[in-house]
Amino acid sequence: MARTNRSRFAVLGALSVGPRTGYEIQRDLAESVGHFWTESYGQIYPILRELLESGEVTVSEDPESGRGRKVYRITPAGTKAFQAWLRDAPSPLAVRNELLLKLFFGGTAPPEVAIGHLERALAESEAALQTLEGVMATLERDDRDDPMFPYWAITVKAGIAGYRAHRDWCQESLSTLTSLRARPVARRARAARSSRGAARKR
Amino acid sequence: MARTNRSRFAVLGALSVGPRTGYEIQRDLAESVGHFWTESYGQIYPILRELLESGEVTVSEDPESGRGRKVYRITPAGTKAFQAWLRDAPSPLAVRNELLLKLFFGGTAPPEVAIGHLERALAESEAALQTLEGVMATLERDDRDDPMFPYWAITVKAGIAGYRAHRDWCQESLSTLTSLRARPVARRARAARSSRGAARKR
DNA sequence: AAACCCATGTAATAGGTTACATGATTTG
DNA sequence: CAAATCATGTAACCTATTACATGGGTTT
Repeated sequence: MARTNRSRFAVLGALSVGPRTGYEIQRDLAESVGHFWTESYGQIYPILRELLESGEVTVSEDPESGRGRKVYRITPAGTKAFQAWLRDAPSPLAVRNELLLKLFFGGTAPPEVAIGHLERALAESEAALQTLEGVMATLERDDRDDPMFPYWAITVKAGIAGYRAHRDWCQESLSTLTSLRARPVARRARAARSSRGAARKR
Repeated sequence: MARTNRSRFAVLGALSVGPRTGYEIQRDLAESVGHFWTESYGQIYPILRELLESGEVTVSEDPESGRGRKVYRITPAGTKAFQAWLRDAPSPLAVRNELLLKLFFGGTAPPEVAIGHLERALAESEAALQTLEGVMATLERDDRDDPMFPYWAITVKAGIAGYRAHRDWCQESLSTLTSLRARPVARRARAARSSRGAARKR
């Protein structure tokens, strides 16, 4: 696992917008950065306690709320820590793509298996694309004049670009594998494989 | 964390190609699927012990090797488990993109910060792209006739497509943010922000 | 009054990295 | 003979999810 305590900064980031309860932090993060970042309560509440102890946030317990709302506020020390993190180069992302792992070993099963995975992935990326295009439209309609707009917009565009590329790749791979199914090579396959031994080298 | 024990299947997948030592499993995975999947020794060796206990692999300790090589071999039970996993729909990937998180909050710092991150990301994606294009060329030269070729090729193409999209997005975002720097809005920004309060909604 | 949303929090557990310790063998 | 590579393994630690427990307030 990364050594960088990123959840902490996601929480501080949410609080940099304004005071929030733990619940609201979760919800706001899901709504704004949910397509590339999520936090669970199991992370948020303990982090909030830590931030309180280190003086990066303060709490005010709302007395008139019977619900026991605890509104957290970022302190100057918290802002300073957040800004320092913001300037640091992001740590390289650890990708672990299970779809690709299954496809890589897809040749050990009938092509239908890999094809099925790709068809599902294609449908999912099309759905995700539609969602994000909707988000982009809403953003352009409602927040065009917000000074944060360009920053928000590029993160949405990153998602759109990613899903588009993924969708196109699904389609291309699908046609590669379906043409493979047309002329089966399974017998040939087994023979050739056993005579090779080594995995492919970079 | 995912409930799916994916490392276990990466190890079985490596062994599905042929017998391997733990060391070789790590190396082969890094060489073949390294651009979307990695395993550390801290995972591999304990998993190998578990697989041994559950009868999914066997070991043969090489006596003539002074190094104490332990060669693992997948059993029919192991193959069955691996094939079952291969057919299951891949679990959705949990993306946590620190670059995007920093960019989303980039408006709270001078544009140079976000621009710097994007410039680095651009350079990295160009480098990664070159590497993967090299991998693809090698693959097409050496393994074109291997029955696994189409499966290996699509995973490499996934990487290439992803990095291309990422590179293009970096360039586009960079020009968005640099044009922003030309006509600074920082003062306006702070005023508008404090009058808004709420985070952007989906 | 049921259903749903707001709200806080913990416990169990899994998944994973990093760093270290140890040593043999091969290659330049 | 030094350096690189082969090879096994563990300990400490962190990150994160899932599931649960608990209850108030709001809407239909």
